[in-house]
Amino acid sequence: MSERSGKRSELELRARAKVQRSGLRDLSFRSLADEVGVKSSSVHYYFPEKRDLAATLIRNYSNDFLLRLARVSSDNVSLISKLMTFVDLFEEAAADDKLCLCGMLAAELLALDKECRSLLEEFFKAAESWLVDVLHDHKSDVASSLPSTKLAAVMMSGLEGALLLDRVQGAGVHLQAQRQLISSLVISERRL
Amino acid sequence: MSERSGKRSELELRARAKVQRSGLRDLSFRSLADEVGVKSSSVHYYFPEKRDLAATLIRNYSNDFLLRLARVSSDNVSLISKLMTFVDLFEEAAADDKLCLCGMLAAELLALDKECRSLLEEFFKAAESWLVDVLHDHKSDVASSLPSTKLAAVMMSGLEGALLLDRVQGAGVHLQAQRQLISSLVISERRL
DNA sequence: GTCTATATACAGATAGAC
DNA sequence: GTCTATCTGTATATAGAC
Repeated sequence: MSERSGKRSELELRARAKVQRSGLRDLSFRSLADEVGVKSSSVHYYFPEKRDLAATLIRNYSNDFLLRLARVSSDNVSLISKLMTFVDLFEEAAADDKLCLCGMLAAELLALDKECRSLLEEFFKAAESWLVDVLHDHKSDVASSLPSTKLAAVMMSGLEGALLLDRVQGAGVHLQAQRQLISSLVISERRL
Repeated sequence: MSERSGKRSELELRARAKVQRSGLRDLSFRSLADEVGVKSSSVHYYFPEKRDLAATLIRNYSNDFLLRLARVSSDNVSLISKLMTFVDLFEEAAADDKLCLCGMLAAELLALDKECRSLLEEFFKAAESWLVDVLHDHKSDVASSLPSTKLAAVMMSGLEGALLLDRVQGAGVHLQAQRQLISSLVISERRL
């Protein structure tokens, strides 16, 4: 996403997918190198230490995620449509048997250095800010009495948790339930 | 919890805490043994392979969790009170900088064997069933139009996700937001 | 039951040839 | 940039003495 070609970006792409599926601890320089067809020392050439790789992954994921949100925030579409675009980002991960990269790393928080923790914090803050802004821009379409910041927190927690639980139980029921909850928090479209 | 004394239960207690904080992959027989003051081979005496330890941890956690729920389900208290007891179980983990054991292991799902995956599935199914039953028993106090199964899924996802995000951002804002959401889904207490 | 000792595998990381 | 080779640490797991 962030870069279009080269070994480096291929490494980042594969590493991202592996972390979203099984976590950072389960990602080794060796296994990553094997997937890309190089040796582990070549991976160290691009990412001297594992923390360098981790920080890069979070930065790229965060950029891609927020960029896709930014594309729709100024669109002339309904509130529910914008919120469902937000859910779609999680649905994509679920369809690929992945978690949100930052959700996965949040579970591994104690193994991360200070920089990675800050990057995670910024990701969640930015994602929730997007939600708050969208809710504010469509204030009259919000059916809930909860303040926007609380609604944003509820949606973010709910979606991260839904990815976690749907991997265990399959069938996508938790993500679907989150969609229904969000719909119920928004004034339904006026028809005809 | 499940057993009161002996090396075995001390190992289980320490192992549970470690997994809730940093996951199963980060738990080694050596580090666990060190904490309890024995050698790793002694841990193998009780739990021949790591999967045996993992399965035991899930079973014990699940039993303790569901037992505490069972204690309040027949109490003559309000719906919101029962639901807040449910949230309290997550709050305890958060206060100790832990995740729900099963939430943590859900993130590590791909590293678990079939038995552990089944046990996780049963835990989430049972916890949501408790919620469904409680909602059904207080049907007239439910303010949401969503069916009980969806509400249960929403609460479970939301709480698991809130633990994840509050560890990153501190301050317990996500768990607090979940409490407010749940309150808003229930008919408020009649006062006076 | 708990220990010492060890087998085997794999982790992150680095040095230096090409 | 990519490789071979290697260092060092740690993981799971087992054998066998006490």
